[in-house]
Amino acid sequence: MTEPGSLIRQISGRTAARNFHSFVISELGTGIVSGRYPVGSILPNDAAMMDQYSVSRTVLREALKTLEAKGLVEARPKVGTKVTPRSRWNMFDTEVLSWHFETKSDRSFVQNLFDVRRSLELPGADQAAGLRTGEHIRMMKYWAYQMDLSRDQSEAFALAELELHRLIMDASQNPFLRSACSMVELSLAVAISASIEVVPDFDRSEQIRQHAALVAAVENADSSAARLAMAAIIDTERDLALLAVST
Amino acid sequence: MTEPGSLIRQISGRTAARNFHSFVISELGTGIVSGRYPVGSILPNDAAMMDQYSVSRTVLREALKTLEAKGLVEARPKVGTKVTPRSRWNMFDTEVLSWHFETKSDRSFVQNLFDVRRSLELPGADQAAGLRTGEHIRMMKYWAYQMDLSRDQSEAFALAELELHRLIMDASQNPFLRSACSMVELSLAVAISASIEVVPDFDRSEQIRQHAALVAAVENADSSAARLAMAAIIDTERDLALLAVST
DNA sequence: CTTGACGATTAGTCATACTATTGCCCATCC
DNA sequence: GGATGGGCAATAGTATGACTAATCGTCAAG
Repeated sequence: MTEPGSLIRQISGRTAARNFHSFVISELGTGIVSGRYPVGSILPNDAAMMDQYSVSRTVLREALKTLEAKGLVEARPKVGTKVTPRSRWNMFDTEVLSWHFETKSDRSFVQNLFDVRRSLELPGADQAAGLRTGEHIRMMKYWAYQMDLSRDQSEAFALAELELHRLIMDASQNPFLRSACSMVELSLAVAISASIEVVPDFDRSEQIRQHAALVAAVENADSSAARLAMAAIIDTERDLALLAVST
Repeated sequence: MTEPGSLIRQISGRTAARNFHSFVISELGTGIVSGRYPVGSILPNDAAMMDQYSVSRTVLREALKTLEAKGLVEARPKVGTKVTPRSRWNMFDTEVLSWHFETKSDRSFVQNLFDVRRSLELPGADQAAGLRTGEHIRMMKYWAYQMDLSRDQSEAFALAELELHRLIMDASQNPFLRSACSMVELSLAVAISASIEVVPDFDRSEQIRQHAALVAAVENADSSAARLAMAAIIDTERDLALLAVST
């Protein structure tokens, strides 16, 4: 379904659609997240949607099953398929996040996103500093170098940075943190798209230095330095992301 | 699919199975999480599984679609349906968590779980103290009272506590935190099942006091006190949960 | 006013046939 | 000998039509 890094690639506008499923899923998904299908409302019944999207009932039902798995809808005989309250949506799901990304997000959404990212990545960096292996360090240095090389290509830069952050979470040995990288991905996507739209020639030198400091701290097993470096990184990117929604 | 509070009710052993889907889904889900279907391996093909679980291809495929939506498997023509690496699993999904709960978890898993819970609930309590409404406070007091009333019935106690924690996350106004309550639910389920198995007559007075302190701090808009109260609660429960895996 | 049965609506399930994708093998060509 | 490309076969993807089961709303009986 959704490939790693797809959210970041999405800022270039490519939508994939490998099969009929993914088309219907993303149509309905964005429709729900954007509020075109309001919370609590009933989706059109099977026949109507089959007609609307020109797909068979098989495809439609498997798409709805996917949305149900992500907590967006709930189906019951006789009543129909209802959009569930937002509190039941799985906000850590990559696709759900990407649908949020598509429907232009407001200031408080970006703020909340970075708050959560901070809550997860600071402990992640902390743990990583204590548990990282030599291989982790080697790969971190590789991706830090790739960030430097692609300092003038936003998308490649973000993909390299994402890999680096994933390595941190990997090194933390906490499967929950590793799984939460979808959140990091979204925040990088938002920050990058903001920089493209508002400050096209944004200077990445500061970010590169901050990441170098992070890798160094993790290598030296200095937990508190790793926390600080990570905090600096997130602050920088949050400010960048907020530029796009405040102007 | 999975109802709110189902994880906690699960400690009583009820498995629901409202329809054929849910049966196949949980069979395959637990099979994957437990490692009976190892990461990277290919599941039996459609025909074989239709036979194995005595369901039609429709049901089987919709079940696989659900697992795919949760990141557990990935299907491709000619190659089959493969179990994806753990890092792609959506660990914040209620059902995925419940499958982890069923396959007896080890010490580090419990530790990681509570680490993440702490990372999310402390900021949640902090924010809630600043943003809570009168209605939030009223409901929090109600559930705190319910905890007191059900101090001798583990399941009811846990359900009341869960509602209270949900209210905190609600009050924080951060949709990501609210969505992460599945994690809180799992940690409560683990702690409760631990207390039942290891300390059947566990005294809940301390927990009740701690929650009263939390509600008071939130009512007084005292962020740092709310953080402290929440930290105390989580520590108490973590220690309780660890009893079950260390003895 | 309450209760219970019935009917209509909607999702759930089944069976079968066909299509599209793609890994693998082998023949072909540099 | 190694790279290249075409075709076979296995597997998931899609389509269709029929039937089943659950349940909401209504209305009549008590």
